[in-house]
Amino acid sequence: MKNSRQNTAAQILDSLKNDIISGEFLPMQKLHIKTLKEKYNVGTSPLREALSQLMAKDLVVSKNQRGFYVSDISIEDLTDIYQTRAKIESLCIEMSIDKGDDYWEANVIAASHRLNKYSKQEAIDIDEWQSRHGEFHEALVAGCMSPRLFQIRSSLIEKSKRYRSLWLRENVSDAATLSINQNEHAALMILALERDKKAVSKLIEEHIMTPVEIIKKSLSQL
Amino acid sequence: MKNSRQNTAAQILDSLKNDIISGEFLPMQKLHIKTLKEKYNVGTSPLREALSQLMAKDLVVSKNQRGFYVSDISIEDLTDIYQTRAKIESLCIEMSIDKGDDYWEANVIAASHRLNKYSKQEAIDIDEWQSRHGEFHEALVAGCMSPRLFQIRSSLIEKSKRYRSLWLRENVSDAATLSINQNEHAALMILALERDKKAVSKLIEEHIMTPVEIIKKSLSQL
DNA sequence: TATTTTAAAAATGTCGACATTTTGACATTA
DNA sequence: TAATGTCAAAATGTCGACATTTTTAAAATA
Repeated sequence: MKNSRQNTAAQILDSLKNDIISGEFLPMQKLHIKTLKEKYNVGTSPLREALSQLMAKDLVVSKNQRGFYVSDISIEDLTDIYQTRAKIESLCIEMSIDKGDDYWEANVIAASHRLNKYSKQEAIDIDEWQSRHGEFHEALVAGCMSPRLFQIRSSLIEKSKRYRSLWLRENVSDAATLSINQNEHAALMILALERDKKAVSKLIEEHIMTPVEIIKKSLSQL
Repeated sequence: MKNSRQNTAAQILDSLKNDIISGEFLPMQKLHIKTLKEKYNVGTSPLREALSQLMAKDLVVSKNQRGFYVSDISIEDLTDIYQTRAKIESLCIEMSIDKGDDYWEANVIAASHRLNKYSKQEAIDIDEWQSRHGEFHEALVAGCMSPRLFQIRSSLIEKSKRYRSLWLRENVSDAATLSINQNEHAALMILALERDKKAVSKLIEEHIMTPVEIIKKSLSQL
């Protein structure tokens, strides 16, 4: 029963990360070693190693002799995260347009179709929609071919998801209203296929910044 | 003697990181726990926590039951790192140009002057020159005002320094020849002050990519 | 000789224990 | 009441020990 290809820290890392991103652990919340050990059924060392990795990713902070805490959020950080994310996404797409081949185009069209069809459905499962939405944006940037830039993109998405999760907790009902702006998605696809870098850049930055004001409001009420 | 404001992991983190970036620990080199414990005078847990943080920063990798290793380098990664770094730097400067005020301008001029004066000296200490060089580029991007983007920039610089360090080890003598291209620096300053985003972007990307071919050569000989 | 087997040595990852520090509850003082 | 002090309870960070696994080196086999 002691076998596994991964060590214990690696095994719990994703769960722990998700529990932070999903908002199960709230910003500034203390992460008690004892509680976490019980929750994830691990010992001190692997747990602290996992927390150390999340520290390096800015999801967790530690104060000496005072333990670990979920890192704080703020309106300034919200804005900065989304703005940076917008710039990076724009960069990725521009590079995609420069380098993307027929297969990239085809995948964009396919992903757009999947998202579009689902958006027009009657009963929309928000998880499924988010999945297709994410895949469409990923298809757009997939031509960029820079592992490091993708990595940067992913880490920013992770961080922005934290804010989105917190907002979702407060507004479960009309979650779908957040960004089911199918017109923008269609426009993004068309402009990308036309290789109109300037126009795509402008539109994608606006698209990504859309939820910021809504989340800001919900955030400032806490 | 047990007092300190930081915990042990945090205390050794910078040393460990620098020893990797400076190339004292070579790519793929095994990082023996026992050896490191003796070198940094720490116990197992803090050491492993520091290594965990470096794992999250892609400077270290671990294989289960086979320990930690300095992460590998490659020509593909070299290119990707520098290209990404060039794009990010360009983005930072463009934002600086959008937002920079009189103080930003003044600091750019000052940093440029310090670098320029030193570059014309007889005996150039490479460390001092690198310091002034780094400060000049930092002054250029300082107007951007995005903590997250700065963070991304820093982590890319760290990673690119690893490649530069390895190159320096092989070519200590004419190290100064690498990038003492004072004309480009002067041009960067002038274009930035003229707020010519397009021209600065183009030049900074070229400027950053300059050493890539040289390092590539030196790397492919290993 | 070259390959496989075997056993000893070394190293890793995890746990529990403990010294030190922080926290929280209660009593004391102003 | 509010502020300060006291002290037990709780939590943290570090260490050493140990079960497992990997590595190394020598012996056995083909």
